[in-house]
Amino acid sequence: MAARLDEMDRKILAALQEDASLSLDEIARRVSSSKTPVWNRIRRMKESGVILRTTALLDAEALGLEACFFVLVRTSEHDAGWQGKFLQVLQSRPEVLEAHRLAGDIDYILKVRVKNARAYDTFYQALISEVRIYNVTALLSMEEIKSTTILPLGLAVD
Amino acid sequence: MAARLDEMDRKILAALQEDASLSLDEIARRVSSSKTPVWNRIRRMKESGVILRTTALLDAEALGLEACFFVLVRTSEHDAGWQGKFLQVLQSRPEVLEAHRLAGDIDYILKVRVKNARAYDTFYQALISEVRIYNVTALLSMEEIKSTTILPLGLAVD
DNA sequence: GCTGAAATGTAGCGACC
DNA sequence: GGTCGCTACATTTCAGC
Repeated sequence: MAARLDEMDRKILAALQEDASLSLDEIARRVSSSKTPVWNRIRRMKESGVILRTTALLDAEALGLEACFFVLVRTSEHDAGWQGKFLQVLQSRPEVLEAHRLAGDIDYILKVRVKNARAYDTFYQALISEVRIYNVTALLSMEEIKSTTILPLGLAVD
Repeated sequence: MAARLDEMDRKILAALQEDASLSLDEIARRVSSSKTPVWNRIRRMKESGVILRTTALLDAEALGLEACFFVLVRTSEHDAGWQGKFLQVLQSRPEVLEAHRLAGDIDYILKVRVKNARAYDTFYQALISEVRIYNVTALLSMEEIKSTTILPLGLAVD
């Protein structure tokens, strides 16, 4: 699964994580190479799925999405049908930004971005009406003290 | 704080969240406008901080970062000095992708991306040696069932 | 605020080493 | 694997509406 990347690939990825709008010439300059090799490496990494997509990151507060909750979910049902339904509900709800299935006594964690606490309650009511859940704990974020999509490439070396 | 955005601004943001490499012409076509107004709106939204930056999203698994933990932190110390030191440690550690200060009996939640469980333990040992922590619970992700940076603009409407 | 167009920059690809 | 250069397209600016 893990792609074979050399030092130059990692430098290119680091640059693109920082600013995906950099020109090929500028990236080439930073990694001490030239346009064509950089272009070929980027194309290869897109094709192999290392680079998923390029996106604009927005300020949630500026958009009026001022509440962020981490939701700890316990369920008593673990069959495939329930899981499929749960997954479908999560996918269909744009306020669910992340969902992970966990090891241990908590089954799932969700990250949910909404306008305010009232909007979270609306989401919560919809969730528990659509799928059977044993126990839910919501953790309300007071302050996002760090938030990055930049993966630590330096720690990924084999 | 919340910026005033009209329907066209939101459509432009939706397009850029989906694919920040779209050309102005293509975005203009999608929002039924033309190049210059779209360009002016994007510039304005960058300047006002609604658009933070554009980035390449990478596949953590493909990079060999195969373990993801959510870390629930309780502390007994709540003075400014401790908080500053804790913040500084989080900022300096690239494996910490997110950190939130919470309401309730859990004080902080962290999202940590590392190569494997062993690498998490190294991080954990470093963390508790650098800053005094009362209680830590690590939730290990078995499966990322949803992950998006796309904010729900439709839910942000006033 | 929009349109259309000019000028400058960049991406994408081919020929070649 | 790399350099160089060409062409088509994109960005950015600006005059006129």
